Amino acid sequence: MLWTHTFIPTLKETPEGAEIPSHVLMLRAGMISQVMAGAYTYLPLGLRALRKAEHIVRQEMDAAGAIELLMPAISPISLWERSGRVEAFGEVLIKFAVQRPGRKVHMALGPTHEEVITDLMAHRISSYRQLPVTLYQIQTKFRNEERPRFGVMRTSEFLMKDAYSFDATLESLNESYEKMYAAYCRIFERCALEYLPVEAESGPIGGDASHEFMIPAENGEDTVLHCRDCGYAANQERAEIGTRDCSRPDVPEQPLHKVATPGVSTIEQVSALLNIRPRDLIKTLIYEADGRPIAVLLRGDHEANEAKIRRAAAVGELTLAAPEVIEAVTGAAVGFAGPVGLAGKLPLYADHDVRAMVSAVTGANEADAHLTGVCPGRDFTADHFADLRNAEDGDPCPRCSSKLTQRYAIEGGHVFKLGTKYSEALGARFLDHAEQQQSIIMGCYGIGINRILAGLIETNHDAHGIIWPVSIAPYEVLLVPMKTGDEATMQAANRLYADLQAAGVDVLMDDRDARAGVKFNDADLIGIPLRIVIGPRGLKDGRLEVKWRWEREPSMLPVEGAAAAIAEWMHHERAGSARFRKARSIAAD
RNA sequence: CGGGGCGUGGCGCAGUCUGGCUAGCGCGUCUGACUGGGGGUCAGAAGGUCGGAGGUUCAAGUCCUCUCGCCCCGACCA
Repeated sequence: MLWTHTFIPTLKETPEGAEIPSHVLMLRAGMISQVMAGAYTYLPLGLRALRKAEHIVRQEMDAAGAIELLMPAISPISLWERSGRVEAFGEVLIKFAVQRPGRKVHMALGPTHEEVITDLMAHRISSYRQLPVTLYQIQTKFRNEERPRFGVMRTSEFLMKDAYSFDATLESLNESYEKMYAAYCRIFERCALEYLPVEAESGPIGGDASHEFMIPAENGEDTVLHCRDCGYAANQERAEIGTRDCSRPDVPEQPLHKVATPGVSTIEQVSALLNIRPRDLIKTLIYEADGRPIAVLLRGDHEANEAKIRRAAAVGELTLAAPEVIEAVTGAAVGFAGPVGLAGKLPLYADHDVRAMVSAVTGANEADAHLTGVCPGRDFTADHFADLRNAEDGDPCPRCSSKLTQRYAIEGGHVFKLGTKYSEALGARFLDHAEQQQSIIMGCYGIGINRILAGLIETNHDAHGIIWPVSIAPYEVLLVPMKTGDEATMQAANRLYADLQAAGVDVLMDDRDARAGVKFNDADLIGIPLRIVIGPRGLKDGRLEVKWRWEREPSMLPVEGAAAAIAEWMHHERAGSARFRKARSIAAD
């Protein structure tokens, strides 16, 4: 492709509103253009990168035995009512009605396709002989994100590969799941992405039933906990905490004392007023667990983990109690609850770390007052001790004796053993060996194609621009003739351009009549992995200049045989990104 | 949904607090000349409903009211 024939509107300055590197660089490199909050046009360069990612995903899905199909973005709202997800999704589900002669048809834009595909299988699968099967599509999804942000990372319309497995038995589901898991590893590797599969909340099947494929990145929206020694990795919602030292420090207990704290209710306010650390407080949260109030006690600097609380209390539904309920239970407004005197009124669930606290500060269960010198065991007794909080950096690993490291990450993919949730709701059953009706056991597997690009740029760029690996780069080679007016230069450039194309290399030639600085700066910005400069200077000696985007200095190559040599490099780099990986790992040190 | 910020030629910004003449600057664009290996120089030119509506005033980019959009933080996220 010739630069002057395509459309690459690069930007010299950072557009207002773009903050993180991937967003800034995709805009500046002329890959995307914003249409509205959460919706972007993919310009030619961006589309090419997107297609490359899509191609890798498709190849690996096919290789793993998944079968491609394509479902519509629109579907009848009735399907979503049957699965109960109209309520579950709420405003995130984009719903609308269209007028047909004499009636209105209600529909939704698919945020995912469990309902559509399960309905399909309900009609077309009837026997165990038709199972297992895994189907996938690469399709645009719609979610009315409450807060779209970070460029293409969180948008209301995005490209997703979603796959669904259908099995007759749990063992078979596990096999389908393993195949997808392995395919995901290959996909992220081929995209040259650093990735971390982490355990995620597993829903109805429990156990090892859900993994997220995380791309560690400073600007990631998710938090993961990772043990570098044993490899344990989980998202923050899921991460367990190893055995903690809960012994009480050998300090004298203070007497219980009530202090006036008018209008001071948050952890920050109380610790500032009393000149103590947040960790010296006991945070008392009142939840409604299946409709009954319970109290959850945490150290002041810790965060509640509702999944853990739900498990510890063995309940299904868990929500923070409404202010009226809190007042009725504790006798004080929100922000002044405390465990002292609460025992017997409702169950007290305490996090393990509370056990080690001496002379803590808590709410006094009366307006505008807190208690100091509160000692667990002496002043109140918890009914249960459990792991109830989010894991944090430095917490003990649950699998070995090491410590967990906290990292931010972008969720690039998710694999999930669904079980029979949708097949039961939508009547997708089959007849087994024993002529018994069974619900099909399902799994679902998603990859955000746009996030592959955002994740790559987020983790591979420098002050000048993007650094693409060959496998995803919009073009593999950028050919830069230094002087478009010089006949010898253009002859050599055109010939190399044709030879590279003939050798199957994706080549872009910057044939603009522009100054060297302009071309070089744009080259760095759009990040094509290999830059080839042809100019009168090198041509005198029959040589041209080659430079990988991640290298500082160029090297010279004879014009004779250059096309073949470059094609060979590309062939290797496409497959394994060996040069890219090596350069990036050196840069990381 | 709560908190904060921003809307001024294609892009990035100044001007708004303290109302006042033809609304500036940089980049980009166009024409011509010189130039030609990291955003070059000179000469000339085009291009703006100051997000929108209403109001105050002799006078509004600037003050008031409403409204639309965008960004960030938080809450939320099958």
